[in-house]
Amino acid sequence: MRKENSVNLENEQALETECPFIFALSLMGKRWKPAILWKMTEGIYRFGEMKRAIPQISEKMLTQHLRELETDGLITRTIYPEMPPRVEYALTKLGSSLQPILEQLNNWGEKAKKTKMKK
Amino acid sequence: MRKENSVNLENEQALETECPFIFALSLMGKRWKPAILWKMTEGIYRFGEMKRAIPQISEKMLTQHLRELETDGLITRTIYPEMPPRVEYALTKLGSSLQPILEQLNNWGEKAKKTKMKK
DNA sequence: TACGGTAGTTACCAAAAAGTAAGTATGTAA
DNA sequence: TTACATACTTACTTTTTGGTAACTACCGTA
Repeated sequence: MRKENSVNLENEQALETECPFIFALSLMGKRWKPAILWKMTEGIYRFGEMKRAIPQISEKMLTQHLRELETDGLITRTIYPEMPPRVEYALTKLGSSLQPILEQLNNWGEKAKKTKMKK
Repeated sequence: MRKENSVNLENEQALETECPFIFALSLMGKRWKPAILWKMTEGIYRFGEMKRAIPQISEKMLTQHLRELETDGLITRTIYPEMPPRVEYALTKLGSSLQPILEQLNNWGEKAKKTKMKK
């Protein structure tokens, strides 16, 4: 849980408010989120499928990140009232629109890695 | 200081290693780094100038982030042996090459903010 | 000899993020 | 009645990040 007041939190919020770029990072830049989004560009995933696709993630973190991505409008969550339960996750329009940027940053990352290794 | 072993650290490193995108985020996606890089696209900055340009940042965090950006090859640090001392920071070629991507993510962030506000 | 200006460094503490492990709910099928 | 499958929750602990405030080093000048 978060405290309601702290310089730390105030700074974070101020940055997110005044800079759309930092706001963007707050939506998709945390630990497992890029991996989740990346996988989802391939199509629809169920909870268990995603878990198997990213084996190191814990169920807690997977749930948490999926919920945040949903709240932030990047993915949809569809519950099928069956037994055993089925829940499917898919990218929204907004989520899909991230894809080309992810790819560019991915390319930049490869370049940066090479630059760093040369030294 | 970091521990030398923890699942947390291992996960982070595994993700950075296998995904250039997450690696890219590790270079430019932490708290004040986007703000610093953003400012620097305008030109060369001295330590004190940057401090005044981003008033909420503490000296400790500014130093720390500048050093990491330097280590990662995104900026250069030039010391002029004068008194009082003068140190100038500027983007490297690699750092500059981030600029168009920053702008795109920035635009995406604005779009995302609007999407979120509608609800 | 104390003071100003620049660019830091350091020790310590608070807050946030991430991980672990055990537990929940539901219906079906053995 | 016990186990299975799926999709989570929850309480608790560890690890990491960020903030605060005081201190350092250097030289010129008053």
